[in-house]
Amino acid sequence: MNTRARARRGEGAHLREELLDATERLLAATGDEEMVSVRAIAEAVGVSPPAIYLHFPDKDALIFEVCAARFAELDRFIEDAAAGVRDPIEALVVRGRAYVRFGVENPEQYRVLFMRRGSARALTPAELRETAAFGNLVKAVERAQQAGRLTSSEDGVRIAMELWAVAHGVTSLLIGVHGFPWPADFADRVLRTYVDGLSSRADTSS
Amino acid sequence: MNTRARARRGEGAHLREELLDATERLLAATGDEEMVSVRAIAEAVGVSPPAIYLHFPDKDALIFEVCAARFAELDRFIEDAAAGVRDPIEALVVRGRAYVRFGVENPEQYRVLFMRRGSARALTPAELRETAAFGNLVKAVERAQQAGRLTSSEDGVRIAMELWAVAHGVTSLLIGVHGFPWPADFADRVLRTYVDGLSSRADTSS
DNA sequence: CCCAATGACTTAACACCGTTCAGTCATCGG
DNA sequence: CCGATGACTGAACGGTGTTAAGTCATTGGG
Repeated sequence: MNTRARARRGEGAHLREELLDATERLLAATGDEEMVSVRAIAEAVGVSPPAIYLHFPDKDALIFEVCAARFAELDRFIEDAAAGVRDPIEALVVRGRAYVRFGVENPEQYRVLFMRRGSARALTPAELRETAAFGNLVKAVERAQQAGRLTSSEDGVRIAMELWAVAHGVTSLLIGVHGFPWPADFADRVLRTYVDGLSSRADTSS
Repeated sequence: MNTRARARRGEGAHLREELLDATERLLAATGDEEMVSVRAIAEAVGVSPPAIYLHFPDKDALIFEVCAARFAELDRFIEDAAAGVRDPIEALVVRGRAYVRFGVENPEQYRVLFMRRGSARALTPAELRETAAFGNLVKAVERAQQAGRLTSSEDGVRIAMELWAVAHGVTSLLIGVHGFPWPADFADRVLRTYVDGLSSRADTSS
């Protein structure tokens, strides 16, 4: 039944890659973390279930690594979207919109990364802040501050956290609450309204 | 081992109540839906596992009913918080803050209601819109509109959805991403900034 | 050149899970 | 008093993640 040929002596890492690939495929196909069982992954690769434990400490680590890989793509996706936007305020909206879109298009990965129980493996604060995606958001906020479009008296990181929370709120609802009559421009509206609010903070301080 | 005395002929519904109580207790104690197993619930009540299926179609229905009951309390909690607030804009912020606090204090129930996979049983749009909590939010928005503090040209329901998304974003991150240095006034900041943004929409239309 | 060591994996099993089916047993209406 | 029925139990099914022990080919060293 097992189609796969056993790897050579130094090449055990091959299986590791195949496991990651198969898991990603199954996760995308089922859209449900719990349906991607260890046995299903093993069968997809053509290997016995315990073989997985030679390369990952547990199922969580495997799933998480797959989703974290997607997260790295998120940064590129956002940067590409914001690349041509000159206005620094508009750029914040565009970034948010890209974030939401990415989350909606990779719902299960998004769920694993940001909607899980805290006890499970999750992105640590350190990982998150050193993440390109978050770091670039902070930079984008600071550009808007330097352009005088946002208050400079506030921490750019804090404002970035707020923008994250808003974009996450939209993403999370779109993913989690199906069938609700969300307008097509929902994300856009919410993000724009929020940066409006941020701008009016700037007005009062200047 | 089973301590419970079998119910009398017409009184099978007693067990139903006990099951709901035990499930709520276990959910609060463990803070993890998946750790509250059918067998654990049954043992807590002093009954065999299959007895549960005489009163609920499946485990999901039992868990969901417990969480939905909490959701009903949410409305009262929010109304109490907003009761004494005269300013209709401030009232929106206060409502949002109460929402976030309630979610953070009942994280697992919140997760079940709003952070689950769509395929699982969830609040339907109809249920949600007929919910007291959402209906009262819409009314609060409309009061602000009638007071001329928000645009009247927009649908109150849409604005309510936006406020919900913002409050949900904060709640969801506070619940899901532990250890991140969220400021103490995070919810307050975000909510206030958002209603600021909504107000400035009103300015441009007037 | 052969053999012991080791890396890569398998087989079997454990303890749990949600759920179903067939049975038991006390109570109640006639 | 007895058959029906409501309330529940015991045993089992197919699934889950995970572990312990065993197999087997390859490979570096004597």
